Amino acid sequence: MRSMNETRDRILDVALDVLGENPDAGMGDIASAAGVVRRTVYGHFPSRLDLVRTLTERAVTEVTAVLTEVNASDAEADATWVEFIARVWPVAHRYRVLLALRRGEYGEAIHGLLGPVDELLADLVKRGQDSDVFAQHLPPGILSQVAYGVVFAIADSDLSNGTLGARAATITSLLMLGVPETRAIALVGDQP
Amino acid sequence: MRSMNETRDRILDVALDVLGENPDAGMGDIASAAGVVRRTVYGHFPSRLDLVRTLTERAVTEVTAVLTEVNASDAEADATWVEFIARVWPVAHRYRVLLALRRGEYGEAIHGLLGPVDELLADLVKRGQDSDVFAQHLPPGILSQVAYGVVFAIADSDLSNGTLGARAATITSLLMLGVPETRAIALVGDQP
DNA sequence: ACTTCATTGCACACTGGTGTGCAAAAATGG
DNA sequence: CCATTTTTGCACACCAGTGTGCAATGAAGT
Repeated sequence: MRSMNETRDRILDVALDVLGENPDAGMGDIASAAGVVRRTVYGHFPSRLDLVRTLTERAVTEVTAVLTEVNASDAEADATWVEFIARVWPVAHRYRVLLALRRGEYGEAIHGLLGPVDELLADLVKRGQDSDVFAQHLPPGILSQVAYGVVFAIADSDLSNGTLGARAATITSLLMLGVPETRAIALVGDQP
Repeated sequence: MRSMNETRDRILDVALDVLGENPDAGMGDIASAAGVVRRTVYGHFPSRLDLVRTLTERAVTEVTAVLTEVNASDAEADATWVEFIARVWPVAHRYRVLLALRRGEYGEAIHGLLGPVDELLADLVKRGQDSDVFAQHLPPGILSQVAYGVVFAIADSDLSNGTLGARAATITSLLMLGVPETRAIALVGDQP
């Protein structure tokens, strides 16, 4: 038999797709899309919340991995940020549904799991501010939230397809971090 | 008798509050909050969609009014933008729920009504780009969407209370429009 | 073949919301 | 006090989704 974990993983993958299209999709929709019966989904995830929670944990794991990795380099904060966005972009796009699910019903659960990511991001932004690479018009905790909020928002918008989205997200977030336009464009490259 | 319009208006006002707190609130919640019975709400708005549509129309009217007014002045585009954000901020905060409602079920209706606003905004951004006040890292249609998207996002976030939110939204949006940091801070003022 | 375990296919109870119908009650204005 | 209009208080039908129980089916593994 397909070792149960295979099915479980496929349900998770498909759920991300289906919910990405329509955050209000039900367990039935997910089940059909996974080529499985609704009852089977409940066999793996006792409730809808369990499913969403697992999805969120996955996202947190992946983002954290990227974030700690790019943080390991000793490059300037703005270069690190560019690297971060470039590598986190596919992840952000894949898990964009969490942005919509953050409201209403699951908001608290998701918000809780996102804590570690928030901290790491704030650290990175603070490092940039301390070395005068980022502006200090806002405290690091808030600035980091706004900056990665806009990245997720763009990943969730119509621009998310094609190269334009990633480029827009990178440049825009750099600018709002206070990086001068010339420097921002230099960092991203002219025809990325 | 309370002329029916009074009740109707109060329902609309309260609906904005209630939905602002919880976008998934039902007609019952709105009715109670308005000190009225559910049946009465249906007397004024045949369906939930009617309610939301009316709310959206209100928002569009108010935003359009502000936008055309500030556009009438012959100030530079960046100064106009600052004026716009300052005056639209309470409106954005008040109607922040539409950001959440834009997804799922009512998305299309809302999106449709927002057309005129999108155009006016794109015009303003284009004017700024043509006079080299705004950067041209993104086409005006997209840049305007992203910029006012971030304003609404901040209005919808925890920062929305206090002066901080408005300031953060203004400076942040200026920066992402490509206005240099020094100029942005000068425009906003040091202790606004 | 035999056992094991995931999956299926129903049936079911439950919840929570929407929208309607209609008669009774209450407020209002003349 | 009368006429008008709004509001109320139920009733109802309806829908869509969640979560459970259980016996039957099917596919592996040994």
